[in-house]
Amino acid sequence: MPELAEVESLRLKLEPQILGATVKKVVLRRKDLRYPITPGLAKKLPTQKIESVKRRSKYLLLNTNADQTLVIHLGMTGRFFFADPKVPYDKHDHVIFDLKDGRQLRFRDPRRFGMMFLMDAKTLPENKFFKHLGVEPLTEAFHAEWLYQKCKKAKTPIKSLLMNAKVLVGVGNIYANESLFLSGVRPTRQANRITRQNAEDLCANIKKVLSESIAVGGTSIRDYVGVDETPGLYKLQLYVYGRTGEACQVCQETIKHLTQTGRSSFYCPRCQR
DNA sequence: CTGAGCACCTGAGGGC
DNA sequence: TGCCCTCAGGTGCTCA
Repeated sequence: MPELAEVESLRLKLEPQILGATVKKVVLRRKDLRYPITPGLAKKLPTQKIESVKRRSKYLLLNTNADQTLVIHLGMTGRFFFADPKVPYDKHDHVIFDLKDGRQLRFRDPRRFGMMFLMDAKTLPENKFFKHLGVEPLTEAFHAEWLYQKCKKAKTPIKSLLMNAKVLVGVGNIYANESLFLSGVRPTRQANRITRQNAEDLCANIKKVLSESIAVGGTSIRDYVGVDETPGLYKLQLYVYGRTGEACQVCQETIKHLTQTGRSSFYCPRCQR
């Protein structure tokens, strides 16, 4: 579920808690999530010390003093949290990390669309999941003119382009819908019909929506909660996502819903053209 | 190469 | 209660 804002919120909360921690023991209660968990992970990781907690796209990257990177993707329902070791495992607690100081981190993922790999840090850029990743939206590399040029070349609907990780990473269904609303652009508009002004608005609003969401811990709908079990509060700021049939907060027109490439799109027919 | 659709998996919620 | 259907913060793969 986690889009960039949720993974970044997790990273921000996790970093101060596990930086410098040493892994004592790893229990794999399943050997696969969406893909097999790296064989040997449970054997290799113990005694390694976590030296950095980073993020690329929607992947969380834990680097260790043995130059390994533990790559974690939360998929749709993945969660990472500290638990009292005495509390019995949930049936979806798939990976358990015991730290040397006695704390226990658990990875829970009911749908198992998540991923977990352990690899040599230097092999990450050429890894098949990372090789084709596009630009990070919260960097200077993502700017209006760049987006405009990408749009000019694409025939796909603008929403699909914004959610295409080969172009731009981190923007999922919630933030794509929200930034399109704030920019007054319908999700169905062909990317090559985007104006320079639209590209400017979209670029600014994507940055705005993501950073504002990170500031309040992400968006909690259904089961998502942060490491400390507190829900992300960005749900309170959603204009269109999940609001089919409600009145637009700007113009009172009824919010409409449609399906694009298998995903729900929400928009205001008056505000978005 | 590009774009659309499917597959992977479980659980929640609505209608009957 | 139960069954059956639809839907869900993602993304790699296959096919046209």
